[in-house]
Amino acid sequence: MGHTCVTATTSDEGAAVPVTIRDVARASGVHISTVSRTFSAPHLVNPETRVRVLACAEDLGYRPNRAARALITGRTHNIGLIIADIANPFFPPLIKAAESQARHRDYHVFVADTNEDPTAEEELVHALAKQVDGVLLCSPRMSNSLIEQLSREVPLVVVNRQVTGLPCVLMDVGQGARSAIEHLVGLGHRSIALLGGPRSSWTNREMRRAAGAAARAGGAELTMLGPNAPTEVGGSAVAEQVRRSGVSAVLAYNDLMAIGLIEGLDALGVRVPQEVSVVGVDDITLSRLTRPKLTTVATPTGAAGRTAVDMLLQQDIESPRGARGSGAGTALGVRRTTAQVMLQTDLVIRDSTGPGPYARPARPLAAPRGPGPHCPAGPGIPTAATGDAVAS
Amino acid sequence: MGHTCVTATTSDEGAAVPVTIRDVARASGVHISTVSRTFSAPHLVNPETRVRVLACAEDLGYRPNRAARALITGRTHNIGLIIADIANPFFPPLIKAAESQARHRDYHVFVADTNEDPTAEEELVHALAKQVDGVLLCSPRMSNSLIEQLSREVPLVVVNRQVTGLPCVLMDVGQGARSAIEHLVGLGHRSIALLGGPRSSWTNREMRRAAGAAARAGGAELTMLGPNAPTEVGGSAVAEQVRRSGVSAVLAYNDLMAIGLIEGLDALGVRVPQEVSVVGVDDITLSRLTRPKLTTVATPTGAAGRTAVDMLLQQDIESPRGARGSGAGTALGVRRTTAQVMLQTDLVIRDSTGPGPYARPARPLAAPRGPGPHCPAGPGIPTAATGDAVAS
DNA sequence: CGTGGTGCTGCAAAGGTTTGCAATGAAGTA
DNA sequence: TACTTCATTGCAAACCTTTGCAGCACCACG
Repeated sequence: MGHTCVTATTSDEGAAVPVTIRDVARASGVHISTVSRTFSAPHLVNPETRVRVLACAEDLGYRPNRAARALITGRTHNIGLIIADIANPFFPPLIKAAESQARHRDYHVFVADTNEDPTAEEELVHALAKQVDGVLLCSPRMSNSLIEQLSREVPLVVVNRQVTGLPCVLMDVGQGARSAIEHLVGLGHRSIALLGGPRSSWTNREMRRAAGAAARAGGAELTMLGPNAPTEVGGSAVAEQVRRSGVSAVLAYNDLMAIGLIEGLDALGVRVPQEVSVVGVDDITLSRLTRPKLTTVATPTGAAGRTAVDMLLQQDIESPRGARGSGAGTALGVRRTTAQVMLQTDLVIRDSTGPGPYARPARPLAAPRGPGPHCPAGPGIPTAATGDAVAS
Repeated sequence: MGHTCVTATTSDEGAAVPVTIRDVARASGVHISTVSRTFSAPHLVNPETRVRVLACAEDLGYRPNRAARALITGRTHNIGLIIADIANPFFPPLIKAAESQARHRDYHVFVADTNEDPTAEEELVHALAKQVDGVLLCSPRMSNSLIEQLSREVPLVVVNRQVTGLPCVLMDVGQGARSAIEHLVGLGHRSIALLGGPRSSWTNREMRRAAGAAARAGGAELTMLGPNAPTEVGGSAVAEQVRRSGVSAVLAYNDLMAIGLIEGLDALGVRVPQEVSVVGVDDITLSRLTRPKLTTVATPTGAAGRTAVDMLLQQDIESPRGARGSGAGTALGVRRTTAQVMLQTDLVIRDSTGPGPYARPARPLAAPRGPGPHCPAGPGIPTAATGDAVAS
């Protein structure tokens, strides 16, 4: 069975007779338009009338029907947030930041998970299209052309993917991967593996590109492993492969995989960082709690969420879709300013990386840092897109 | 700075002239009602006409406006899912299960996070009320009376909380806590701590009650610690306190806290399970990957999500709120069957629990242990009161 | 007294869709 | 032929709200 039914009763207390603006109007003896104005333009109604209407509304438990309102104003005050996989701890900070930012602007955020499935993604955009004022597409798995096509249906902002002609929020994982490789090379590693993530991930491509270049520049050999599922399981699954490959260091697609890999290596009796160094990407909270603490490329997820919301709302405000007053100007095409913002990443060095086979012996263990130390990623909200400036 | 602006262009490609049912009607030379029926009741329209209409619709890129449809049918085919904290890995499986179940019933799920904030919870229910057909309230932090009140505004199903008169999906954490305590007592532990979670959590109260009873029955002493934040940080924060309390075993509110505690103890040089045994609750995927693997009470989160959706849809189907045809029968109150379902939990024994100070010596298990290193006899700490004696 | 302004309110259209009912025509039945 | 039945389609109301416009009363100013 698996479950026990505790109780099952049937009551017939009235199930919320929906109270409309008309009921309030009747109760307070005014026209419905006055009630409407009481809520959406209070300064236009006599204070005396206003309090009476408000009292009646309160009394009847009236709540404006947002769907009906949206039908005529063309704005729902909702934002859709489409995520590849909520189970990935990379996303919650982004979600929370987006929600908080949206709340300040009097917007609500609805999150939907696609299970890394491009088809679900597309369907979700369609479903959301008319119920939100815009959609944030995070780490999408569908094709760029499809994204462009969908963007004609509802305003879109893309996160973690570069789509020409669309506003994008990117994290500089290229720079991050480069720093990570340089860090490893500096520690004396010459044979490094890159644990790839999902094939359709833009981040994945960027990392391969940048890591490859950095390895060449540093005289190290880079082995590409993957694609893999971007999860702990995906990481621990390749532990054996990593051991056989004989590399002395690994850069993983994300922290989850890095942690999984460390666990997997441990199970095989391979010690981290003594025998193999591991670097992750994302700096999820967990990476500070595992043992050894994870060296990782910190991505500014919160800032990404905030920026994306800002960009969406900015783009949204100047083009009130579906409004009626479109006398003449609107029809001939709305100016849409599409900015692409790149957020910086930072290498955070902890305990999962150590000296490699080619380490210079004199190395003092404590603080061997190559490039600039990890400045605490300033949550500075980028003043995205200075408008129409052509020269950048 | 924190970011770099890559590009900023302005294009003026028309931003989605919204194509309506009227456009399709005009294009295909039929009345709008025929177009409507083509989508919502295809069997009522001539196959020949149908294909023509569909062709035109496809051609124009027409998509029915769900908001407008909802306005008249009274059903949005959306479900709201309100979660205390998306960052807690306990929830993703529940969310995914709910989504999958909803999809089968042709529904979409919108998730919203409340940051463990009761006020945000209430506001969210209001915001969702008219845009969804029902709301799943997971691990709510607001009061029962408020929940009851809100349930008059929109159909509600509550998860992880018992509210009389409302459909609830519960997990038998009482049974789980009992099993955990019995397991520990069986291993020879006589001094056990319970790491509490959030105060307003129903689960928390249930665990205290059941664990207290089980400890008394087993002749063990139970120390209540908390309330605490239900996170890794919350767990590691009390490590020192746990060590000082001298208990030989701990039952944590959830896996996150258990893992945090283990890390915290490790930092203090206290080994798990050799010196202290730790049990968690939830069986999140991570609990299989940390070292030592976590002994935990597995909760059926997926089943909970599915069940909740089923209950909501079932209750929903028989009461089409806001429909117009309410000639006579509907007005006088809809029968609402409110079932409360209790899902079973299971103790999963892994590596974070081991023999305690009072273990029978014949135990062939692992390393032979001397008597408990920590205050074997003198229990300086009295068992905390078991809270409200009033049977709930 | 006339004129203009102001503050408040009502009127009615509009937004995109669904749906009960009526109209049409064709086919079947007596 | 007249009547019924059926399939298909059109008509128009309804859902709940917003908003441009017009109306009204009142006041101040000239």
